[in-house]
Amino acid sequence: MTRASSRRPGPPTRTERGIPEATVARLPVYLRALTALSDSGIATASSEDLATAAGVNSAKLRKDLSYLGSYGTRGVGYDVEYLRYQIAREIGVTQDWAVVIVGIGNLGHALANYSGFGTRGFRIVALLDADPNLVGERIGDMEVRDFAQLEEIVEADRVSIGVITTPAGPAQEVCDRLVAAGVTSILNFAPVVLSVPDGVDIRKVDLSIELQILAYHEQRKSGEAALPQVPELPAMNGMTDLPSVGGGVGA
Amino acid sequence: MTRASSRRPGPPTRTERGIPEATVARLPVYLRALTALSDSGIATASSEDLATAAGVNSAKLRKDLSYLGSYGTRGVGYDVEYLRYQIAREIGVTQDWAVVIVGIGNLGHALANYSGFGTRGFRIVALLDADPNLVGERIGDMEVRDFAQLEEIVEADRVSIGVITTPAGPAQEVCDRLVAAGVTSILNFAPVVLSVPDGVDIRKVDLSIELQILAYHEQRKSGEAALPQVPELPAMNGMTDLPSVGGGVGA
DNA sequence: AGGAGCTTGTGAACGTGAGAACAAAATCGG
DNA sequence: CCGATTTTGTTCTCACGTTCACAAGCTCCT
Ligand SMILES: NC(=O)c1ccc[n+]([C@@H]2O[C@H](COP(=O)([O-])OP(=O)(O)OC[C@H]3O[C@@H](n4cnc5c(N)ncnc54)[C@H](O)[C@@H]3O)[C@@H](O)[C@H]2O)c1
Ligand SMILES: NC(=O)c1ccc[n+]([C@@H]2O[C@H](COP(=O)([O-])OP(=O)(O)OC[C@H]3O[C@@H](n4cnc5c(N)ncnc54)[C@H](O)[C@@H]3O)[C@@H](O)[C@H]2O)c1
Repeated sequence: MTRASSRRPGPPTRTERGIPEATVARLPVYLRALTALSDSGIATASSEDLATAAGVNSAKLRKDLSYLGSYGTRGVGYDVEYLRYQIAREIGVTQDWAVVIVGIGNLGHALANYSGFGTRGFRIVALLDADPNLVGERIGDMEVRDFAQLEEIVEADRVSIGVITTPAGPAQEVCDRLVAAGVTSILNFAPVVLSVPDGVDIRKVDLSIELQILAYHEQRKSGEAALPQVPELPAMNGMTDLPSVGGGVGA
Repeated sequence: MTRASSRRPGPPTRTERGIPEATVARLPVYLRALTALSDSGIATASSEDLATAAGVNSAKLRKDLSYLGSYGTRGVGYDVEYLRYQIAREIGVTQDWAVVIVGIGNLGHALANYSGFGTRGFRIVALLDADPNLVGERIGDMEVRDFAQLEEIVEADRVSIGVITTPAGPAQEVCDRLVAAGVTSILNFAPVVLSVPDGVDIRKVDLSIELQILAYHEQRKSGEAALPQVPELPAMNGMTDLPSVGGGVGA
């Protein structure tokens, strides 16, 4: 995340409305768990119940919730509806956020067809693509529009969140356009590191990275002593007498 | 991650081949950055160059790489090809891992059409779905097969990684089937917390959660003093005289 | 009313991760 | 061959995150 906060080194003054990032990342999980409990007709749940439903331990859950306030009742637990509303309010999804998706290929289509965003605080207001063959295509009740219209859409619909599902190549350029148009939060699916100015938040989703993390642990399981194929050096040349190009990466 | 390791509390004996989880999660990013540098024809890069390309600071990058070994040259930097190979080996993507995708709907189709997995250490060996109308459909050079064939496919192709792109409802059931069939790593896109036995790793990708995290920060930006609409209590009823259902959440 | 029984909220201990800073090693020019 | 320069690998410190453990507070029963 890109988020600088002026925190003086004094005592742990948590009162300044700063919720730890790790907690913020779990609040949506709690919200989902509460919604599920609510749908099951459960009116009250203990921290133990909630923790189980959210896949964390109860001490962590209680500490997380304590940052929001004191919304439980000792000896009883949490009122599901009430807590759900409080978390939704804290996250900021009591109203809908307008979202644009840029790059309506395989992944963009999938996202456009997904019905789950509406119920979770987001409203997709535009599907944008640079390919003239795609512009005009209908997906559900929306139509793919030209990326050139970005600026007017962002302004008209007060869009603050953009999703990038273009190939890696144009992603930075698309990102810059989004930021210039006024978008201040970006969810990036392209496998590149995007750079943005201060004040703009970026999150990435990279499936290859997720799979590679799994592969690492998988290797530890099956390997560890099973596979003797541990190639140490695939010809250690190139370390001596290098042209020493170096410093070729601009920033 | 589900990963228990017997770590005695003695001195920080890092020598036992334990790479910090935070580092493991960044290795794929370094790998990608190195591949990009390599494709640009750059043969050597300093930690500063690499760090910029990977979007981290150079101290962190050097510390991360130091867990793998001493693969750089002081005063020079890192040989791009050599380091790339070492990281790929550490992650375990010098050979391909067989992957099955379960649930070939919107998202499953997008993943099936994605060409990026093959170049990153993964080979999709089967697309599975329970819907008879989908079975037999061709996607690229693959054909959707019946989920009932899971066990034989896992065994025949030595599949250790499964991807779940079914709706939330059947996800736990699908997960159980995958585990029973011998899959020990799962990437889950369904918005539910899956429970798996020890020894099985789970990672999740949840777009709604990502967007909600962005929304939280977005609210802090625009709000902070701008929006005075801070509803405190939406009728605090339901906390007194509760039927006290409690404990309704199974493990 | 008072005590037993639960469950929350939180202080304190512990562990992990991030970043600054620097000594150690390598190259290069003279 | 030596000293200046560069950049790694590592140490140290601080910040952050997790978990334990328990007092405080609530309900219910007698
Ligand atoms: N499809 C997947 O399952 C998958 C998996 C992992 C990562 N990704 C990543 O997600 C991204 C999208 O993948 P995809 O499979 O949908 O790709 P795709 O090629 O199917 O779609 C990309 C779309 O972006 C559009 N586009 C290109 N340049 C543009 C620009 N400058 N402005 C606006 N639109 C532009 C193209 O017209 C195209 O419609 C890629 O970066 C890919 O690496 C995809
Ligand atoms: N599409 C998106 O952009 C998106 C975004 C966020 C999250 N998700 C999540 O990803 C998952 C898939 O989304 P989708 O839009 O592709 O859904 P979808 O309904 O289009 O596809 C789901 C597929 O799973 C299959 N399926 C159902 N039960 C099955 C079973 N027991 N065994 C095997 N296959 C089964 C269905 O036949 C269907 O083809 C959902 O959980 C959704 O919440 C999707």
